[in-house]
Amino acid sequence: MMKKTSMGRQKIEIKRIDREDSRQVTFSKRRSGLFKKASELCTLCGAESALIVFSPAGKAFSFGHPSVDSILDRFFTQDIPPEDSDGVSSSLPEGHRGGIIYELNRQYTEAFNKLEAEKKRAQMLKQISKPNQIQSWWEAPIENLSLHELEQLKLIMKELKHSVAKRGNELLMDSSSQSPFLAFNSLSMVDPFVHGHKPNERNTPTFPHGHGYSLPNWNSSSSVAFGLGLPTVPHRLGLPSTINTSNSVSHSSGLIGDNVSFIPHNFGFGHRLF
DNA sequence: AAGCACTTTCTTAAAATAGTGG
DNA sequence: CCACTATTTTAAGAAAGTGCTT
Repeated sequence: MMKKTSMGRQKIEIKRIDREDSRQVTFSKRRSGLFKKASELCTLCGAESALIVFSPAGKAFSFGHPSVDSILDRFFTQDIPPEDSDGVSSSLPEGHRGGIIYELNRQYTEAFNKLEAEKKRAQMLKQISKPNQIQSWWEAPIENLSLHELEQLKLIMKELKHSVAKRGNELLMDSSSQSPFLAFNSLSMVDPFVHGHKPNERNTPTFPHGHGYSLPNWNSSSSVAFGLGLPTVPHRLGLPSTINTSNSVSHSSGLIGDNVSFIPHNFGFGHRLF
């Protein structure tokens, strides 16, 4: 096998990397290095730390020891002194101001999620109200059919007529014992031909995969920086109330090489306003 | 299938860190 | 605390791989 040749590690200027692919690779490597260092700091000094990093593409990664949640809680939920008239005290220490910012973020997230849900709903309604693209079979033009095909169609229609009449009678007999009005209603409402409903069509709604808190097979040597993948509870930062597949968050807590746990959740909306 | 975002592997030199002495 | 050295770790560059989305 050919040996790879490399110039080895070269000194680079600390500025934004021009090449996009190099930038991506550097991000991946440096992020893992950063998380590793944070983990070492925790181990060596007994410190608690949390790191949240957004990739150039907007994907979020986090590290926290003992957990991102506990660190954020500790940082944000300190005693908040009375606010100034404008709502935000300029003399607030960082942690307290962070608490207000956190609350604003939460409200923003909530509003954003509502907006997204409404957008999805609107799209769905539009889809439903769209006139049927596919013509009902009996409305299809018969001009192009051959004599043989026309004879077959006639036969099918005869049989269909017979079955419809038979089923109609059955339903009428059934329901007339309860209520004659109900019988009429059910017959006209459940007509499958009216809506072009296929009998084998699934009625259950389908969702785009990847939302929610699914825990895919998490391979320790793949995707996220460090090994030992033990799933944990997803942290609050990304909790969406709506489906969103455009963003994802990878979350790790614990110590690298020690008791690391990851959550490669695909739930979206890890953004923060500030 | 193609494209994209991201990860991993390999080689190697730069950089960080630990240890020691003044 | 600083300087020096030895050792270890990190990360650039190149290329290939993985997994997800469109």
